[in-house]
Order: sequence, then structure tokens, then C-alpha cells
Amino acid sequence: MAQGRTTHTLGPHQDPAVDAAVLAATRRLLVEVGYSGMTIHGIAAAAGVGRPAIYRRWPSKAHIVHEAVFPPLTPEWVSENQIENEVRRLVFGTVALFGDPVVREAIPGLMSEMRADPTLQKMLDERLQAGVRDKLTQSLADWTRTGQVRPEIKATTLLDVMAGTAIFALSIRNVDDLESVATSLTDLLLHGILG
Amino acid sequence: MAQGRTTHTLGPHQDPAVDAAVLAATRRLLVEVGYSGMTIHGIAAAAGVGRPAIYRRWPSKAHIVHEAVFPPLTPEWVSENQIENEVRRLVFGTVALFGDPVVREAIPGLMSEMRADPTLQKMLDERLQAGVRDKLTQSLADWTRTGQVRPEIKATTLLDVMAGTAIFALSIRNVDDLESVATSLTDLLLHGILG
Amino acid sequence: MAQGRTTHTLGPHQDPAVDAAVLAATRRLLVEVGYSGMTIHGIAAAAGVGRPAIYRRWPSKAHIVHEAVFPPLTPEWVSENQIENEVRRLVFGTVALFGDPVVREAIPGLMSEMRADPTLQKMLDERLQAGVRDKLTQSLADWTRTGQVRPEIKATTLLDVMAGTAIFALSIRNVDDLESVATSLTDLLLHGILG
Amino acid sequence: MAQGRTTHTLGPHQDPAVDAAVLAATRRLLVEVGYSGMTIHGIAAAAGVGRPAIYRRWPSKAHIVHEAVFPPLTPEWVSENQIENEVRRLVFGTVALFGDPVVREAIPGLMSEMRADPTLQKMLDERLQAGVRDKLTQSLADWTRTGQVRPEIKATTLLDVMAGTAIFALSIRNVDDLESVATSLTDLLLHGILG
DNA sequence: TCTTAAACGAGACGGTACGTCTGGTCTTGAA
DNA sequence: TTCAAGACCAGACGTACCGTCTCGTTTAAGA
Repeated sequence: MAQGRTTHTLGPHQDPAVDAAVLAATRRLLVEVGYSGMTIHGIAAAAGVGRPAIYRRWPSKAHIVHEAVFPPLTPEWVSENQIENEVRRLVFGTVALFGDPVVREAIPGLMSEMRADPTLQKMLDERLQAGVRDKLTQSLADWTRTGQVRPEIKATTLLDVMAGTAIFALSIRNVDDLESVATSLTDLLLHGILG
Repeated sequence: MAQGRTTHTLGPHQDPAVDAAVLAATRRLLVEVGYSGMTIHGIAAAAGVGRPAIYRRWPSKAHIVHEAVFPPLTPEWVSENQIENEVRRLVFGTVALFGDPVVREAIPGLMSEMRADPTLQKMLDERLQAGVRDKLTQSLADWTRTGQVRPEIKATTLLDVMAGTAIFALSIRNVDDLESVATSLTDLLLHGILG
Repeated sequence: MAQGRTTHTLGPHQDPAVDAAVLAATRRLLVEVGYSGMTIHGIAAAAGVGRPAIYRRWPSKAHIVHEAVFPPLTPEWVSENQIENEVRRLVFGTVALFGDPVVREAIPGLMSEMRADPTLQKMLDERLQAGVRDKLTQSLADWTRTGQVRPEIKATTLLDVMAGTAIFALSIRNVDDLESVATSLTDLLLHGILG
Repeated sequence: MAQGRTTHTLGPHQDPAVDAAVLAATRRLLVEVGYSGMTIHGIAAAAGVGRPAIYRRWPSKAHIVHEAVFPPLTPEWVSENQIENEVRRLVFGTVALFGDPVVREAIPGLMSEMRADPTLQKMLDERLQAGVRDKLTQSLADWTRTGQVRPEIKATTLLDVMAGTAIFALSIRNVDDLESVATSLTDLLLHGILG
């Protein structure tokens, strides 16, 4: 994929084409063979790249997948004032993210390796949650002050529920109807279950 | 060679002591070295058992862990009429289950391998959810009829939220304060976030 | 894991030092534990080499032993004109070859596996007999023409007798007196048994 | 094969039908899968017999094969006075014995295991050679006294040549023309190679 | 007739070698 | 200093066979 076949084009500088080829191959392989079916050798072969070129860039399969799967920029998720719209946007965004077929495959594997690698844990937290958590904490404070939200509600609980539910429904139960999952969760979050 | 040094006590029947030793060793190793650090050879050695005795019983590490971690009987979880108490009991039960250190280690690994092994997916679903789901569906129907619960609420959504949140907070974020997690989640489920 | 502890010195080329170490270890183990007591793992360990490095080079234990035991060059065995001297040299050479302690151990094992592996059969034939057979056939033709040898004598019979007798006496009966075996066989071949 | 399937007919006595079934299965398997392809389990299954019944009778595969392949009685081989006829009879008998397809397969395996098991070595020697060697020694003494045989000829040399040549030609080179092998060897033994 | 003792088929047991695969490190030779 | 290629060691994988052992049944021989 990268180029020629047995040649490369940059002298003593890392070739960006290698990065791109590896990440693209990773995304492709994730849906083809799954996280656990993926090997470094397999990625290298699919990317048309030598294995050392991969080890030079990432310390483990989890790090490759992490970079391949999650966009490098945290999107501007929390911004509205209207609380219903805001929660709806957060839930639909979360469900859309974890509903991507590539992410569905990647998440359980990443979670599994996170437990043994705190580095990875931190990277994933920062990439996926930290920004949103801070903003959501601030928004909740505002909403609580204005009485829009009950004071018992904490940002971490909300994020646990949104991410956990999405992961469970999409990566574990493998549900296909994203719309339904997001709608039900939004309703539940906003109103609770009591009639 | 010098082989057959030790004895066993059951003729052509599988020795329950081997099962017990393997499952106990699995639980012990889960917290000591983690799911991914565990090998079949390691389990066999820790259990004082030959590897073939393990392969005779379980087809993969995930199946061993599954049996080691989850009790063979589905507890009588859903039974009360008082909806608040019932939800509280469900949430606290779920949090207690997924908060067990052994389960915390096991869950991400199991989830990862479930995606590649539908057998495992089915086993876990039946072991953990099927019974509760049926009962909860029935209870919800009753509660909805009596107006205690809003009609939009579905059993699958509730279970996704409870299990997903517990897994995310306990296995992924590794939170230690089970009480707080359960209390917050119960409150959120019952009342929603709106003031 | 802590891996890749040691180094090797040739890039993408097979390291001749590995070949040498394996073959030397094989020769050593042959006399220490015998052919059937030798395992690929044992050879690898004794040679300080990984098992895959062995499987990369030889398809079976028999092939390793074959290469370890027999020198890669067919010596210049058949060359003299004086028939008595020539036969004496052939017999003594054969007895010396099969009398080597390493060869004594290797031969029965190799023979056993040859029956199931035609590849091995061909390799051993070419290595040990083909060259000698051709030369001996030619010499016999000369000698027959000059009346030095009876016309009934065939090269294959001579080689069967020399190799078979040496193997039987040395590898099977484990006789130690090479000199006596060679002398008796030479006498018998030259003069037959009739008085 | 032996009988019924899960029953046997003798009380606390070994069932001769089991012996017979095992030996017959061994002979059959030898030509079907070869010595090294044969397992105790395979023999037991082919004989319709449990493995312990085999271990109760023979200590190793080699011992089974030994008994399966060689007739329990040493035939009356050495008996004639006419030396040419006697040698011819010995050679043809030896070639016929080692030319049997079952024996061809068995010999290299047995030879291989003999080196590690002196018991086996002794059994085979007694079964195949001891009787013949004594008689031949005596006959040679007579023939030497009457000048029919050159005094240098020893019985062990003759037996090494006959057995070794037969094994090499038939088990190793896998020659099919028994007649030719026996005729050539007889001629060589009687007259030597000199014209 | 009843008891004892041994052989039987079946198959689990601990152990170990097999041959394959993956992980992570290193060196080559070219660019 | 990068690159592709690939050899290297370490070690886990799942399979197969080994030789031992126990089970539960069956049966002959001794009491």
C-alpha cells in the first residue's frame, strides 16, 4: 500500500505514508478478522510494511488500534444551553461513535488491554472522556444553579451511563438499531423510569 | 520414561477435584496476573493438573474464565413489588457482581473474545441476562399497567444501562466506591436528571 | 514479556553458527541419550538455539541427524587398480564409517524413519552409496574384462554385503573389534568360503 | 475382534483371544501404517481390546512387534551335510524371512529400539540367531576338519553377512526380487569374488 | 451356593514432545 | 537515519501419545 514495493522514498525521516497505510490496514482488519484475530505481522503484511516500522511507531497492538480507531481531535461536543438538546446530542454522539463497526470491534480488545497497561488507560481516558467530562461538569453546575437539573446528578455518573450503555448494547450485545438505543437512553436519562 | 507418577481416584469418570482446582486457580490467577497474563499452561500448573485435563473440559481460556467467574445458578433477583426497592436491589446486585475483583478482571477479556465466538456470547447472555430479562419484562408490564412506570421504559434498555454502567465504572474506570456508584445509578434510573 | 534477550549477527540471512551449533549438539546428544532419546527441544536447548530456527532448516529429526552424521563430501573411495587393495580399502572404509560411535547410534533410527519417508531414503542413498556404486560398477567392469573378477559379481551385491554386514555387526550387535570385522569380511569377499 | 464388545469370557485368566487379536492387528498395522506410524492405542483399537490388556502383556511396542513378527519356534535350519546346499538353504531362508512384508517393516524399528533396550537385544538375538549360530559353529568345525571350508571362516562373520545383507537389501533398499538377492549372495559366499 | 480374585473395556489422569504461531529485537543492504 | 526483509530467541498454542490407574462388570475357581 505504502508505495513501490521494495523501495521507500524518504531518507532518514519517518515516512507518513507508512503511518497512513498501517492505520488504514488496521481499520480494515478490525472488521475483517476482529481484534483478537489481528496480529502485528498481519497488519504489516496488509499494509505492505515491515514489522520493525510498526514497532518503531507504536509499542503494542492496542496503541495502533487506539490511534487507528479514534480521531485525533476531540470534537466540540458540549456546547448548547438547552438541556434536553444537549443530552440528546451527547447520547446520539456517543452511540454514533461506539456504533461504528470499526469501533465496535476495537473497544472490547482495548478495554481488555487497558487493565494491564495504565498508559493505555490514561490515553483512552484523555482521548475520549477528559474533555467532555470537564465541560459537562461545568454545564451541570450551571444547570443545577438554574434548577434545570436535580442536584444529585454527577457528571461521572452521566458519562458512565452513556458510555457504558453504548458499549454494552453495541459492542457486547451487538445491537444494530442505533436510533432506538439512543432514543431510549435519552428518554431514560431525562425522565427516569418513574411514571 | 518415568511417567504416571501420580494417581487419581475416579476411574473412567472426570474427577470433580480437577474441575474445582482449575476453577479456583483461575480465580486466583485472574487477580494476580490479569486475564491476558493468564495462560492455559499457567492455569494447569497453578492447579496442579495436566494441560490435557483442561482441554478435555473447556475449549478455550474464555470458557474456563466464564465458568470460574460466574456462579452456575442465576440468583433470584427480580421478585419484589415495590418498584423503588426492586430497582435498588437490581442495581446493587449488578454493582456487587461486577465489583468483585475477580469479575472486574474477567469481564473485559470475556467481552473481547465474545465478539469472535458466538458460542461464548450465547453462554454469557444466558448465564447473566436471560433469566433476569424475562422476569424484568414481566414486572415492567405489571408496573406499567398500574402506572408506576412510564410506558416508554423497556427491559433491555434498563439492563443495558445497569450492566453497561457497572462494567464501565468498575472494570474500565476501576472505581472503588461501589456504594456511590450504585446509589447514583439507582437515583438516576428512578428519577432521571430533570429537576 | 522480557524477550529478545540475545542477539544474532546476520540480518535477513540464516546464521551458519546456528547450523554448526545444532549439528554439533546433535552429534553430542546421539552418543549421550541415543537417537530415540533425542528430541527437537533437547537439541535446540543443547545448541542454545530456538526451536523455530531448527524447523526453518530441517523438516524432521531424521534430516538433522542425517546431516549431522554424514560428511557433506563423498570421499574418494574407489580409485585403485589392485583389486585386493581396493576391496580391502572399501571394506575398511565402510567399517570405519559405521563404527563411529555417532554413526552407530544414528543408523537404526535413520533406517526406521526411511521406510516412512522416501525423501530421506533418496537423500541417504545419494549421500552414501550413489557415488561409490557408479565407480564400483565401472571398476568391476574393468576387472571382469581382465579376468580378475568372476563375471557373476555385481556392484549392488557387493555394496549390500559391505554396508549390511557393517551395520549389522556394529549398530545391531554392537561389536567393538572393528579390525576383526573388517579383516574377516575382506577375506570372505575375496575368497568365498570354499576351501 | 476378540468377542462381544463389553464382555469377556474368561474369569481371572488371560484371554488367549486377546493375545491373538493384538498380534494379528499388529501385523496388519505394520504393513498399513508402518512401525513408527503404529501406536499402542491404534493397536488396541484395531484389535478391539483395551489398552491395559496390552500393557498387562507386553512392556513396549517393540515387544509386541517382536512377538507378532517372529514365529515362536526356531525352525530346523542347519541340518545338511552338503555344504553348498546348506549355505543355499541358510541364505534363502534368511532372505525369505526378512523379505516378508511384515518383517521388512518391523526390522528397522526393532533395531532402533534395541540400542536403548538390552532386554530386547537379547530377546531378538536368542530368537533369531542363537540357535542357528551354535549349529552353524558346529557344522563349520566339521567342514573345516574335512577341508571343505577354509579355516579362516567364522560363524559370526557368516551370520553377520547373511542377516546384514538381507536386512540392507530388503528393509532399507526395499528390493523386491528376493530370488536374485539370495542367488547372488549364495554365489558370493561360496566362491568369493576372485576369478 | 457364595465368595474371592483376576481379567476385561473404557477412559481420565499427569506428563511431555510435537510442529505452528506470535511477540519483540536485531542486522542487513539499499535509499 | 529510515526503509523492507527476514532471522533470531522465547514461549504459548492445541494435539497426540505415553504408561498408570480406577471404575464397574463378568467369570472361573475355591470354600
